[in-house]
Amino acid sequence: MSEMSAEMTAQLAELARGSDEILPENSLAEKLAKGRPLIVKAGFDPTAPDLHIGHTVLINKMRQFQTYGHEVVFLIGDFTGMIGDPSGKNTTRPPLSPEEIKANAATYEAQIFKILDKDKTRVEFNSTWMGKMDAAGLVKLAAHHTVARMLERDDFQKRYKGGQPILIHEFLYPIVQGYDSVALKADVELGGTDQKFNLLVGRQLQQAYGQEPQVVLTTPLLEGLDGVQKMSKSQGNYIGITEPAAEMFGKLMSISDDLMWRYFEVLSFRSLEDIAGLKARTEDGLNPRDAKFELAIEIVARFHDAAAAEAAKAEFVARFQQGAMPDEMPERSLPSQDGQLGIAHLLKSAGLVSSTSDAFRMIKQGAVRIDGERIEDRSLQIKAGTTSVYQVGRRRFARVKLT
RNA sequence: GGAGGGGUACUCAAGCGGUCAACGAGGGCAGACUGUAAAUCUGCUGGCUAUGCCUACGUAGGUUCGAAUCCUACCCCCUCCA
Repeated sequence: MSEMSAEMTAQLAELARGSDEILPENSLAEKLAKGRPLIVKAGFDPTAPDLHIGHTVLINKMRQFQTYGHEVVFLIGDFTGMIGDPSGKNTTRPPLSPEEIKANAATYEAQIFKILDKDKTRVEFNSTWMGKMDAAGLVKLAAHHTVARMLERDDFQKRYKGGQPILIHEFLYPIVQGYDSVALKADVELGGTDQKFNLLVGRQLQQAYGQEPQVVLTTPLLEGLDGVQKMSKSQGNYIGITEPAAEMFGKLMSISDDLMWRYFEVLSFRSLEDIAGLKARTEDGLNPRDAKFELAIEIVARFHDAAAAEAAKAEFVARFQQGAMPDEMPERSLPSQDGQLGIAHLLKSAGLVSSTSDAFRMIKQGAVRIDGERIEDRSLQIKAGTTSVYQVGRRRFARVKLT
């Protein structure tokens, strides 16, 4: 490959954007230079998908390839699912039933096609070829990989040295995943950084089967809302892609300014140039909040729609900039006792606090408002027949009718 | 098989007979500040119609006026030796 066209240089830059590693370094440029659509593969577990935007970094990368005209294969590892990726604690998983796999696949599709072009995405299951392979085939396949090489893998190495058991079948996971690349004749395989080893096995097996090895492109694990920890459900620092628009918008607005640029890099579909321009304008005096608005709008619109995004923004502005109450809030009707109800019990019953003790704490800290009026009396009795908006902190609201 | 070490609240981690609803850190929540934040500062962080009562320190008993702290048994983890 001699001089690259400007167009291809731009494509290369965009594809490399936000990626962790591309292995070998110049291989992607060489593949692109072939001038034909590349087969781009990414594998997913068949377990019930509950994606958060951190997972979409990889899917966004698939989308990029798609927009440049490459063929994207969404591979569901229903066969490998029987093994379970050894990096997890559960080394063996009960095989999912065909119905479960089908249901999970459908859930995946509902979520990923908010990002990928449905018509241009090839969905495959690795049981298609692995299910047909006989024992002899598997032995032959396994003969292409050495134990020493396998033990190079971080977690295997740790477990081996630490005297932890490694079951023979766990070695099959990377091998089968690698063989998927052979079966698909993959040019590129995408995966999280934790998949690096598996992806490299794919290269080796392709060579063993006489194919040109795939390019490996890894995407980083996205930082969560706190900007430090990896985004994960257990950390509670995530944005689920099925969350309500207002929720999503609020969470995006709560990230730090630094993190915002990181999110722009890996979550936005805007061009690098465009983002650089926005950043320059911000440094030039544009309120970072307004840049964050643009990010939030784009992301919310992707998983909902443009109207929902605008509505979420309008509500956000009204609520936080002008201190208004949210338009929509849970409405409850609660029964009184002897014509009244203590404030602590009311807040608890309305689900605004977790216990009456918590209610007292919140009142003491000045976090409780009734129709916007801060209250201080923890033994306040609310009379039956009233309807008011109760608020705990900035985010928790409920309209409660006392009967 | 032998010898030790340990299991404390959301997490880590003190306490080792009363003053322990349990130090400290992290996380979370709230208040102030702000751009909505972030950073910073401050407070809170078992339950109960509540200046008191109840339940909590692996599980079950026991000693004691009184136990997370001592004793017994059991369960579970970890380290060293063979």
